[in-house]
Amino acid sequence: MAMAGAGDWPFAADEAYADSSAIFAELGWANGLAVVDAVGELLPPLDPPGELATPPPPPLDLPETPAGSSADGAASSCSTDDADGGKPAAAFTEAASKSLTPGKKRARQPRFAFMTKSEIDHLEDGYRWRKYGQKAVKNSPFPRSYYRCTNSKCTVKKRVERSSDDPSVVITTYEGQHSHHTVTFPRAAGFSHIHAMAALAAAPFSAHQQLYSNLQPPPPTMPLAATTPASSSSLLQLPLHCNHELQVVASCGGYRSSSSSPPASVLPVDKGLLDDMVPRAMRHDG
DNA sequence: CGGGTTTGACCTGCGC
DNA sequence: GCGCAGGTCAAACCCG
Repeated sequence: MAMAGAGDWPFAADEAYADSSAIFAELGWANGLAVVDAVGELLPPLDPPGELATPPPPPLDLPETPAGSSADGAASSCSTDDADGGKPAAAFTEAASKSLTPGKKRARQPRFAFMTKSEIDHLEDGYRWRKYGQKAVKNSPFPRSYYRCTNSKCTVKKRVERSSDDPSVVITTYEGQHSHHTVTFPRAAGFSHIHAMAALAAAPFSAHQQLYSNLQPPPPTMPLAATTPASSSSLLQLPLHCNHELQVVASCGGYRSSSSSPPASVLPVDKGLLDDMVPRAMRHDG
């Protein structure tokens, strides 16, 4: 299918998007991605740990993002077109270009998806979102919710749905890059990683890639106390889909926001990124 | 009253 | 050409 140049990634991004749960199940759960419960315990066995450490290097020759996201000058990096010239991607790809004035195709934004074991669907991530739609998803008893960043200048969107395979897993997909800083800063450690993911979602690909290469098993303990009913927001593992090229699997091991320092394997990743997205105060890294 | 959510309608592309 | 499915719009509604 399209993904010719996507390295060894076993699936096409568009496919993944069309039925993320299935893909996650097939690719994620079964293919080496870590899932950690609320205490940082590795749930399902992974493939050789090396998998995470040496993911297929996404070929990154990302053409600049055309218009579309004027606000995110941050140069989103995904290719915006089915360069493959092959079939026009499924739901996910084309969907992004829908609802547009005829003749115009919306520039697709980088996408960043991750799974979180949580009881609540909409996890706090430091940004404010406004729900603009909800749709039933085929082959899934759970609806998919659509959110948009409330910042008028920000075009970031977010999709939230539960995995049909594992209802306790929430699949969150960010699209685009925030053109502003967070408006709220979650205080609970449990949100740290979510926030970090949100930040990652807004990061240039290089950051993703770096994170990717820094992946390591999550820390032994992961106090994910949440300030909301989300009693068990746990860690994620994430196949990452950015259109049909950018794919990153990131395991952002939640780390203690107090006392102990975050795992070196996680933080260094985004010194710069987090520096930009997350206030030092909440990073406890210095 | 302003901001956010809900929900049905509508649009668009794809597969048959 | 038709039906299906995903994504978005927008009016109505809710809540602080």
